[in-house]
Amino acid sequence: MLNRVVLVGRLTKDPDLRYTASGVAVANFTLAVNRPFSNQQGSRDADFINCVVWRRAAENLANYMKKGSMVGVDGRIQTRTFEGQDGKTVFMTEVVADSVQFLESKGSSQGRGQQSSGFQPNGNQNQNPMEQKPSSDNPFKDNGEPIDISDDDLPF
Amino acid sequence: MLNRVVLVGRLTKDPDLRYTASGVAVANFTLAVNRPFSNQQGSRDADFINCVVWRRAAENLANYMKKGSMVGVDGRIQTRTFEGQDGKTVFMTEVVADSVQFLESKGSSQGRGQQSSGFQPNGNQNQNPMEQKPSSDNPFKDNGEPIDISDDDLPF
Amino acid sequence: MLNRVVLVGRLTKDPDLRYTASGVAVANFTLAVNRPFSNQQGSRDADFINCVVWRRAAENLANYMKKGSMVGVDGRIQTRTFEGQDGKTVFMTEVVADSVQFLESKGSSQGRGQQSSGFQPNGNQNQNPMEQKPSSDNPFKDNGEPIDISDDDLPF
Amino acid sequence: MLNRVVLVGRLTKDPDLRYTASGVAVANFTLAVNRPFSNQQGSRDADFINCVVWRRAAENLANYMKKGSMVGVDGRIQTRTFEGQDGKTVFMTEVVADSVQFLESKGSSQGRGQQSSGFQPNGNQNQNPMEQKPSSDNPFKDNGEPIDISDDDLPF
DNA sequence: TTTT
DNA sequence: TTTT
Repeated sequence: MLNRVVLVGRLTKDPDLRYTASGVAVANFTLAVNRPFSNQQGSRDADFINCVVWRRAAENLANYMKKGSMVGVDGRIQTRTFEGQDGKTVFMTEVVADSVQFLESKGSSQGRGQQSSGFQPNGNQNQNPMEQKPSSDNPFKDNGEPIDISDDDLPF
Repeated sequence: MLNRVVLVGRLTKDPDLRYTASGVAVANFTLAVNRPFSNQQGSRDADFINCVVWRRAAENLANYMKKGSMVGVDGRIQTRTFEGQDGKTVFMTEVVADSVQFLESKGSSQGRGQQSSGFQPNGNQNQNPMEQKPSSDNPFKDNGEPIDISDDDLPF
Repeated sequence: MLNRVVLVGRLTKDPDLRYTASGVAVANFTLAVNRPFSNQQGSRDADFINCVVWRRAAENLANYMKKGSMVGVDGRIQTRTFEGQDGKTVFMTEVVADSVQFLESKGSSQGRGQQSSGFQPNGNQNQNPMEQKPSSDNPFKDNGEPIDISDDDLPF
Repeated sequence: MLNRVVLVGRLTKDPDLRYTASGVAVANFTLAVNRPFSNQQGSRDADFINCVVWRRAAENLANYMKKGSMVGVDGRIQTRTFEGQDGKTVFMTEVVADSVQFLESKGSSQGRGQQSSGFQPNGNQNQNPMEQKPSSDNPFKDNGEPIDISDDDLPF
């Protein structure tokens, strides 16, 4: 059964990077994706799509992208259900990104090159110069408080 | 900005066909899309994705597909926000189908052919034999009570 | 049956805009899409994908994008077969773009905004400021010699 | 940079399973994907898309699918160039499948269940009952003559 | 509120 | 015939 999503949009705020109890990085972010044409009233013209990305790609996203940055996402739709603070069941739909493409880093000259942040099937992970600098060098972007996410939620 | 979704899954129940005040058909349905691999516990293994489809494709879906039918969806993610019954703002994410592909009609022999139900850019709409029979011939599948949906929600 | 393609890449040369005998605009272009990871030898690292786009989107592409520009493409794969100059049958695979997204215009400041060029379902076509200037104002980008393309090839 | 393809179509012939010199399985197949609407003349109405799939997914495809079977493909477009038998450079475009979904097996009752054949990120590969039977049990479907494919062509 |  |  197929479940494939491709998005290009801009971050509505800085990515929210956290770590599971066992130390796995996970970043949540929302993408504003402008619709190709606007309403008659010109009122509603973007979709705000919640996304998650795991591990290295999460750290790369948090290190290099911020509010307003344009990214491409290749992933799938995931639905979850959890207890709301009022005790009610909340239904949640989000996109789990397999990879995130950096299309533009707000505030950086465009010439610095496009970066890819995603699933790396082979062990060789140093071919991307932006990945030389380990994410842990930047304590301010990694607001890395442990969170209550079970490792069972890991996509792989 | 790009927003593209492709799904293959099964209807969790019969499609819910309605009409806007101005007579435009709209069908809501949920797709159960099994994940390619199961959890360690074997517990959670499908995503339940809410979808909408408009006009003729909505009527075709309601006429030929039912609970358990397998369909393919080509569309985009749409987010909406509306007032819940408790007065709170509810965030809603759904897939707006540009076209729905009938991959298997539960209860029918598979040999009867695959049908496509979707956007028809040209006026010629009679090439599909299944569309010969107008949906209004079947009052039982069209549970066609008018609903409170603004025509502003029409994708086009 | 489903056939959906999404690409983000850079134009390998200026788009080639032409018109059919009946005056329909069509632009051919090739997208260089870098692969996410490189070969062991570092040798082959991009796919060069032939694309076509029709009508207004063709004119917009030719007017605003050039060699090196980054674009997103939403479309489908099309295969054709024609007579090569040696009389042999040539098999051709290309992507027919339903819409082309301008992600970066080489040589332009990025702040000038992202533009979409694609299928416009409603009649209102003037909402995009970049479309104010009709393409026919620019005789140099429109190398508009009529070509031998049957209108039967039109996607719609 | 993004490169994503989703197809649903039928095999034009049995999959062609081979092995590289180092023993990696690779299956080539062509998908006939019917277009959603037909030409005025009703002439050309399907695209014939060449696909490749590697490793276990290749073996599963060859073991369970044949000419006429309906499959879904999730993958990317790849372009290659090689020497034709006339010494000329041939440009080749094909879809590299990350996963192949079995939507219907021609000749089998539909009730036997949908099968997925694709990338398995975790080591646990025995959850799918159809994978119990190793492909090497069936010497007739595995026409497994070694072929002259460099392992460098492996996607990962 | 979930399908085979 | 290939882009940054």
